[in-house]
Amino acid sequence: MHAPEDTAEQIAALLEGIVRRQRRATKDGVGESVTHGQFRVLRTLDQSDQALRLSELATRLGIVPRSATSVVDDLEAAHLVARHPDPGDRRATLVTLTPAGTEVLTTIRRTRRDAMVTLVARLTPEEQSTLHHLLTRLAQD
Amino acid sequence: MHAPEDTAEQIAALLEGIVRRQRRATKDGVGESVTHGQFRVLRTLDQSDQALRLSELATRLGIVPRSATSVVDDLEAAHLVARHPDPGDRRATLVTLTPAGTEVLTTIRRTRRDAMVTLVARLTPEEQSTLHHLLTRLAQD
DNA sequence: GATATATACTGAGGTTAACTCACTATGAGC
DNA sequence: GCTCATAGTGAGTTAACCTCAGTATATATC
Repeated sequence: MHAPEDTAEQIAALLEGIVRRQRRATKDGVGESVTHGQFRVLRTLDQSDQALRLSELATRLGIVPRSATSVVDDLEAAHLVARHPDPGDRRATLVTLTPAGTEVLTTIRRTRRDAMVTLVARLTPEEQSTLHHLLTRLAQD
Repeated sequence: MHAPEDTAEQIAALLEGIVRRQRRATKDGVGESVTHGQFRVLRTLDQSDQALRLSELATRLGIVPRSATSVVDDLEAAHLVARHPDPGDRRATLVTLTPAGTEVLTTIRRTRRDAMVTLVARLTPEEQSTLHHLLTRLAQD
């Protein structure tokens, strides 16, 4: 029988371990194309229906604006995203996916998804659904 | 109704988000004492009943031996771990926790555990147990 | 018992993904 | 029109990894 603190601590360690391993696995699969941080930007832009300000992008990624600037710099250099002036506020910069960016995102997403599907296949569909539900509650705000 | 790939992808994103947030939260709580990487070394040494070789430590942490060398360097400089020659193999170095290291580990562990307990408290004890079980299976091997 | 090969660690140097601090340009309130 | 806040960025730093090459020691082979 475990004390509840032990369960919590073990859950923390398990979460970390799984994320670490999955990150490693998908890195090998994806190769050199884009980094994890860049992928996160592409995914966030894709999930948004409009162009995002750099600051808004930073907020959604949970990083400070200065950090977003650098990631967007690299993606822009690779022509995967584009910067546009915000017509309503000349201080702001809007970031959008380019067609090439969308394409790259799709490819990487497939690889990552495949890796995760393989891992999650250890669980039955019902268990997957349960896990999804529990994690959703932990991830809430 | 979701396709199984969607569930897997969402689980991946949820896992990442939770780990990211928890890491951030505990960082604020623990302050400057030791880094996350150093904590992982202390915890791993504590979980082992014997002194560990640097290479074995690296394996358990899922990092290459060279990386373990650096973390141990810093911990040794802070007198939280000690290096000893392996009596049976003069190539190898055994690493052990010092009393100070054990003490620091206990403190940090408490902070991290508290943060995780708070988060996990959103689930009922049965759900926690279920989550623990499912994650254990995903983390295997 | 010498030689080849493998293992254990570390020096040197690089990458990713963050951070802070300080600065410029622009907008908004009074 | 001045003050203050907001948007983005240059400069520099940190943590946590990595690879590649080198030295010391062990093990296997002939």
